[in-house]
Amino acid sequence: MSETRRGRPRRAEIDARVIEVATELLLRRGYGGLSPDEVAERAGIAKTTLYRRWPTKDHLAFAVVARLQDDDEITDTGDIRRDLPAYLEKIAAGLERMRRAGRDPGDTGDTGPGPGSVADLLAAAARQPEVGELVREMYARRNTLARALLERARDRGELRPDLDVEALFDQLAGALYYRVLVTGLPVDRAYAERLTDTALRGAARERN
Amino acid sequence: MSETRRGRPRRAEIDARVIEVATELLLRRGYGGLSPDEVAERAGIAKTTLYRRWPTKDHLAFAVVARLQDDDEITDTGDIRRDLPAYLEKIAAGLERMRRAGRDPGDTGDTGPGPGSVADLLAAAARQPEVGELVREMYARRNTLARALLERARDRGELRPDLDVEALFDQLAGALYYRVLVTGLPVDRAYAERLTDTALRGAARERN
Amino acid sequence: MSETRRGRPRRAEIDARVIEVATELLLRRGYGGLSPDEVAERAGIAKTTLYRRWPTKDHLAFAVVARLQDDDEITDTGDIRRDLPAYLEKIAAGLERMRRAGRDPGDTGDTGPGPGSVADLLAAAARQPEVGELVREMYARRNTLARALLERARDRGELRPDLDVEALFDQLAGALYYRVLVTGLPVDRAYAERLTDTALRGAARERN
Amino acid sequence: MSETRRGRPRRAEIDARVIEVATELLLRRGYGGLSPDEVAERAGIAKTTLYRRWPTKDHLAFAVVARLQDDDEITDTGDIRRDLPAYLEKIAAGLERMRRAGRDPGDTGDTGPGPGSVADLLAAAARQPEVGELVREMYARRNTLARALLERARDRGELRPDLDVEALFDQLAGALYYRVLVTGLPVDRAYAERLTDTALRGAARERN
DNA sequence: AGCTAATCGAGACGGTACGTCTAGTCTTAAA
DNA sequence: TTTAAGACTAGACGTACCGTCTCGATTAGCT
Repeated sequence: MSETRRGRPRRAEIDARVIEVATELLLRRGYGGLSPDEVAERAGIAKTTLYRRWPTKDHLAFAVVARLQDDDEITDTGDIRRDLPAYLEKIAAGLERMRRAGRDPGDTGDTGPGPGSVADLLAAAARQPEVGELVREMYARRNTLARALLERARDRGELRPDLDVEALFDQLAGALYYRVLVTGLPVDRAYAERLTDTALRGAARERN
Repeated sequence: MSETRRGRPRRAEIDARVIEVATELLLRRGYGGLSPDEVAERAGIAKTTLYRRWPTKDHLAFAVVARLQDDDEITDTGDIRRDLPAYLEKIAAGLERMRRAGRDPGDTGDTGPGPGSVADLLAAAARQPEVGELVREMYARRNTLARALLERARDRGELRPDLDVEALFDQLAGALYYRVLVTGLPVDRAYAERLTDTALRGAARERN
Repeated sequence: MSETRRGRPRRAEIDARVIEVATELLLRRGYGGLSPDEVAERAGIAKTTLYRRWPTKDHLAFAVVARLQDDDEITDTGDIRRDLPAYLEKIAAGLERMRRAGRDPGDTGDTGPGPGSVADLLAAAARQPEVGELVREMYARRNTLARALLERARDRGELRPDLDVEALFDQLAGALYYRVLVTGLPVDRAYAERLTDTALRGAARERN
Repeated sequence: MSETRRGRPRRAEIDARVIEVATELLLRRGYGGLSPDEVAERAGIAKTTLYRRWPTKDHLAFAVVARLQDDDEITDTGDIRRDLPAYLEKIAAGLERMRRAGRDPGDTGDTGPGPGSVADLLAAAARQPEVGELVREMYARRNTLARALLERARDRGELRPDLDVEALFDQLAGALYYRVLVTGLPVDRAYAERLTDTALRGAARERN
């Protein structure tokens, strides 16, 4: 089945080295400071090699981010009021890391408002249809996890039976993105809990 | 009071002409297709003049978007279940317009998924601190309107008294951005109503 | 006869202040570092005022140089073998000063080879016909002096009667310019004497 | 011996095409009318390629002039009174060509006084130390030829044995430059002969 | 005292050259 | 076929510079 490869095989360690270098550059200097030329030079490879594996800078940047967020696991303790903020916080942490990318290194920790490189990466996905597809796949996996969590909670009776799960998750995740991208305010555990609470209780006055 | 003006005054019509030209380019070709050189040439002014008023391309792009969204008004009929989706739809329409910017004009209407130029503009705000500030101001104005709408509804008794207004609006607006930027799905009136409904009713199972 | 001036008279002290500032800039930074904008600002005047008096930067630069070389006097002791090198040395000193213009100030005195700003000033004269005319007038005055010196020496019997005075002076002055502009070698008293000696004695082998 | 070449080799024909285009522009429009952008476009290459080979406009301009004067050969018939004016005339022709560069083409032949682009090129050499070095090398080669001519004549007994060859050649070449650059008068065969005659005979009254 | 004419200060404006930067492709030779 | 090295394309972006223009405010002489 697997057709035999001809010619010189790719050196496997190059991928790792490139991603490592690119990750450092992206986090230290932001998207604008990530230059294929420099990545190639620092990784000790030729540009040809780089472009053979990641056909555009946008592909490379996505590869970096994908690896950074790979590890988002979800835990299900059976209590949605605990699990949901915990998961949101994980998402928030990933956003915060990208938001801080490219800010002054000698910082006091306060990086000021603003979306950092998050928007650049979304823009990259917009420019390259292929990257956009990959991004959506990545988010689809995440959504699947979150949706399953919510559906289990619904089935347990914690959430109402006719809940619009998609809309709910859009709201929760969306709020995080909105904060980071638009208002520039930080997202942290406390905020994740406010969101959860507001979403679960509902805004309407309780009927009695 | 009004301190005397010194020097040659700026020609006022230049602003209008430039924004007009830039708007057309941005909408037709997207952020990447907006070139200061071309704007200057089409507007019949020198590049220096352009850069004196908008010191970077990012400033110019923001100016375009700011004017496009200038007109978002809010109407308050006294029924939050009607006013809220109406306002969300206006925001959505603005996003959709920017999302479509730069896609092929001879299109069938279906522009495919993806954030279009929305992310580019947020990235611009991230690159230029000054633009970021302006963006946040613009959104702060919008938020103030929305917040007032929600607070009046709360005072009327439509919403619960201890509602976290900020979190609620983040969720609603955020969901729109999340859809456009991340999942690439369209945002329309129907979606605005799903959001409103989900947010108002709350996700939790009604007690008793 | 002199028709009465109408309107506000020019402020006389401005000329002096501008030339002073321009001279310092030209000598410190060379022709390229002489900027009308900066001259105006440092002299505390408006650009309008500057350009009313010196219609181009080239005119201004020439004005600076003209004043620097104003004082070249000629002395006639009756001995051409002494007077000629003395005069050449004066010319050389002026050239050296301009040659050094724009070189590092913290220098050890050795400014390296190269023509410095001399060529820039000649280029200025080439660009502006009016300045060229002024330059040629300036040199014509100098030539007249030198020519008179040589003619008196000829009449005294120091030089041969059928001497081509113009060619001789071209050779002497030209050698100075050639050194400064082309070979980049320094011109000093010793060199002035070598020139004088070579020119007076002639290159041809003395006949029997 | 010859170490192996790495990377893509430079396309050799680019040099020729660029120089050709640049030469035409320089001669037709003078130094000020020589624009790297236009050269690149007309030569059909990218600006980066141009700047890789000639890092500034000044380098490019020098390359043009260097090639124009490449072919100055010297002939030695054994009669210094014939060879010297002939060689001077060649130098003069080169100067005249550059002097005329950029003057109106529809001219009557009379280009008026002034140094044309000669001064611009010397100024270029002054601005770019590297170009200055190249210029001095070029002139050093020329000087070597002339010096050899003079020395052979001296050895033959045409010139006096203790002649200061350097000073003599400075005088002759310098006079040409002085005329072109300063007095703006034309240099031609007749002038070359006046110079030679004056220099060889000497200015001093012949002793008897 | 008002009128006229020119200067002055401040800064916008035009026009354009110059060079830098970046992403990505192509062409060699060697492995 | 991959890899290294580096030339090449294409063009955007912003800066620098010179000189012009347009205001309002002055400052003189003339009427």
